[in-house]
Amino acid sequence: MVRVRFAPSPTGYLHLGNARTALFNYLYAKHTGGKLILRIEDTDKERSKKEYEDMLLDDLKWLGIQWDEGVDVGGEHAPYRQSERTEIYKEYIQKLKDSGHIYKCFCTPEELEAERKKALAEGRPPRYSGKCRNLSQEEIKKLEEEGKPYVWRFRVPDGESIVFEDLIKGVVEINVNDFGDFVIVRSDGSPVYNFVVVVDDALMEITHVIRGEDHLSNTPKQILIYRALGFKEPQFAHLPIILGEDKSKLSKRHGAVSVRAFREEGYLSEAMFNGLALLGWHPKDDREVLSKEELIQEFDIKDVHNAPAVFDRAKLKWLNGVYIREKLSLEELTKRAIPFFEEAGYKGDFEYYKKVMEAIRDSIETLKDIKERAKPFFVDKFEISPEAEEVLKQEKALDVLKQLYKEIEGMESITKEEFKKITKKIQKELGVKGKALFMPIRVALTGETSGVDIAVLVETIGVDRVKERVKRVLDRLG
RNA sequence: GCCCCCGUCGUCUAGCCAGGCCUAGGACACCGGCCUUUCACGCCGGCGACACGGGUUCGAAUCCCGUCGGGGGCACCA
Repeated sequence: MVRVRFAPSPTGYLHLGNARTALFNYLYAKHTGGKLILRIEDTDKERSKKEYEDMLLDDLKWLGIQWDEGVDVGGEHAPYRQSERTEIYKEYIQKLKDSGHIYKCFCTPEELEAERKKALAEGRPPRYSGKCRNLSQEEIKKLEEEGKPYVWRFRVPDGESIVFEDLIKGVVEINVNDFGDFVIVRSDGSPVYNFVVVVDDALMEITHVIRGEDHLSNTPKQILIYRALGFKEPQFAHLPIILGEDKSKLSKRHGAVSVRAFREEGYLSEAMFNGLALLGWHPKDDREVLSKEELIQEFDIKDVHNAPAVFDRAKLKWLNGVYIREKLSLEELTKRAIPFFEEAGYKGDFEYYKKVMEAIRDSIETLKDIKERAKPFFVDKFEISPEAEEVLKQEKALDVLKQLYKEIEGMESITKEEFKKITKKIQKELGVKGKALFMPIRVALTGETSGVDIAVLVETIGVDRVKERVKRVLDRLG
């Protein structure tokens, strides 16, 4: 049984890169009939916050990623929050002490920093020198009596090459001499990431560690710990990282990069799910629009592209448009749109919103576009744009409006069909058609030269508001 | 500096492992046209890439070597 995990640290919003990692883990678990475990890595007490954890969970759920075991659902390997697993870590730290895999190091951060700088300046790799590695019992005793703080370091075997097969990268070989003896326990007694991640993954019986490529160089250290503790090593799969426009690792510098931000920008979770899946992976055929079920069906970790990918905002936007106009039912789409109507200050009941959505769904790409596109359905007193003003100066523009007003003046209601008949009639009587006919009406009704279908607008806002708007223009110009 | 990963249209990618089916396929974006009495949607078409240099081979985007370029890592962060 495949068991994978997503293990974010609650130090901020859910970043797109992490979201994709979570998604690939989810997809792989579902594809193989395995389980997804959600673990919170909050060993960094400085930066971890419970609010962030809540946000993370919320964003994950919104995206449509469900986990089988984890912080809020529990499971047989609970607890799933690292800050609650300290007793467990103590036990395994003790094992490493007993087996002699770790030793006390009394070097101060200042000493280490100086050492690092010196190494860099001399062109040597900045690694720990191993100064405290062979301290005698007396020396240790003396330093302890002086009350000097110490950390525990892992005794890295000299010259050994760690080879592992990465499901995405292939065979990776790293010589342990590239890094020095690394810290396992901080001076405050808390264990460090590289150690706890191994203990947790092993105890939670994780079979496949699927994570970002930035963890690739940590892997040999972790493998060393797996071996020291006698744990079975999982399979590793390192996902290429996601880049910004400038080809550096995607970060806040590149604008909105959190799932939350896209959600607030009016992206649909289905489109995000689909779009994220396509970042570094794609199906055997040429399909681009795939449902969650199809993605689960098709996904395989082996098909993940191994080069880093620049995040394609334009394509995500297009995809979102596809979901808005084709994939969701009008009912569902309207439900999701309500907050955006409200935010824009457009008041109406559900049925009215629904009519508006039906009219504009073909021409918007995010729900935030509602503000612009739905304006004529809600705002009666609007400014007329400069280009629109030009339209009104055209020959026969006012005649069209006068004629239209005359036709609808006595009407109590109007349908699309009736409106079309009227425009037909005006066309015959005045000899104008196409833009010359529709543009003046559009401008009078919306103040803009482009927008929704006029007939639909007319039917939706009703004849009285049409009269009012046409009259306003006529009073001013005619 | 050292280690690791990567390099196909502007972008996401197919093809590479098992060399010929590739005058390199799809998608986004962009440009043009069609449909439409308006606006969109849609449809059709165009532009556009194997980083470079050596090999191996009858034949290389695909295999090998080198160069260049990009990225990641080298913490008492995760």
